[in-house]
Amino acid sequence: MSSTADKILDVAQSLIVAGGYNAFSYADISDAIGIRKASIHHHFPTKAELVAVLVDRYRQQAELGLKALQEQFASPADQLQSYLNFWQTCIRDASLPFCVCAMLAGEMPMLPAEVASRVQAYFHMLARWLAAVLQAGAEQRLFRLDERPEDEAQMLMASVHGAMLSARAFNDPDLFVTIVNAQIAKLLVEDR
Amino acid sequence: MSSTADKILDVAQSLIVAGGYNAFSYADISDAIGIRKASIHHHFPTKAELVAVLVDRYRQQAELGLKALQEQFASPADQLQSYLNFWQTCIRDASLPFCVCAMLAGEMPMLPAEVASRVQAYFHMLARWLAAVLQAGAEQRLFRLDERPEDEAQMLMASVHGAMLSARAFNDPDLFVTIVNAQIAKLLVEDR
DNA sequence: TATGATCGACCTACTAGTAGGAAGGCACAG
DNA sequence: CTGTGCCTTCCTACTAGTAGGTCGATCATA
Repeated sequence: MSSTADKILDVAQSLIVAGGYNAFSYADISDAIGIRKASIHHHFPTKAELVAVLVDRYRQQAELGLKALQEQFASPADQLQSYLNFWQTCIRDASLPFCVCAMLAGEMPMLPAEVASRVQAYFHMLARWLAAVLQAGAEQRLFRLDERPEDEAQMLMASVHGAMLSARAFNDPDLFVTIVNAQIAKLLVEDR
Repeated sequence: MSSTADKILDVAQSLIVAGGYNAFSYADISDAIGIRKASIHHHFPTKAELVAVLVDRYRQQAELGLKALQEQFASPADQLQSYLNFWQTCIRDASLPFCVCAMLAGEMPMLPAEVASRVQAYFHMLARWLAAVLQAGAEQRLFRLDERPEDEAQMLMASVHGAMLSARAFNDPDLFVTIVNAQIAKLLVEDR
């Protein structure tokens, strides 16, 4: 039993994931959930505001999910792997075949300011989380880091987002798995 | 002295790089080069056709540039580094701050078929080139590959495109350099 | 005199956003 | 218990502007 506002955000999110900020309209949402355009404007006066709220929600959900991962798994290696498993599952079953913020990051130069700043906030949050996990893993001798944890985190994040792009370009969900698994293999100490 | 058609493609390319397929219109091009909308339709009847030609041109230019790199530098390590230097320069001076096809790859599900297939062709071409360079480098003991050359090529390509995304998200061109340099460092044998 | 390039004028469909009102729920005064 | 007023939600109907695209005329040049 989700509210109308939530339904609007859900549909908008799947449309953004499919084609970005400029690839959806209020009419699209209207058609998808059987509500008039004007009603959407009642909940979200402008498109920029709608997407800003959407990205905020997305970041909060991600933050909660990542924190839950840290509590569920003791080992940083398992925490990292289950983060990647999440995306592998999403991409394979096409439920959320792309990161909303990765999508929007490409459009940064043309995004409304209130959206762009929130996309940046997501990237900061994810980079922080990855760096913390990598650092903890390095201290436990689970990972061998060639660079500072923050830089290794940036590399990993770039790999994940780049792999999403490649999976789309080649229309091959398994390619995402291949790329990110090979990437973490380079971090694990038992290798080499 | 470039033809009108070339000027149209140049402007369209910079607009796509800024915001993707849906973020530019014939009117934008019209304003930018001082020609009427109808005249653009004379050269490129439809938007899909315009972008298809644009991506073809982009791939051909890239193919030529990469081949030139292989002739200019004997060492695969230098070939690879100068490919990355190209993007580092582009991103730092903001001349071509994003790969056209990486941009379009994100929009694949909503792209006209004739555009999508050409984006895929670019990805295939680049993956082939990178795999060849990596394999040659491995045979000369310049690189140590943990995976098959094709898979290492995919990882590298994902890193490059993901790093572009991150540089945009953080509004920090240097981040691109940090990520891709750290990534090739993992390939070079003198490390570790 | 044919050809390619450009143009103004136009078209239909769609864009984000607005105005104003109808229906329902809820609180409170009588 | 009823009436009144308010608030939220959703609606129809509308706006100005933009989207991609068409048509026929004009103009230069070969």
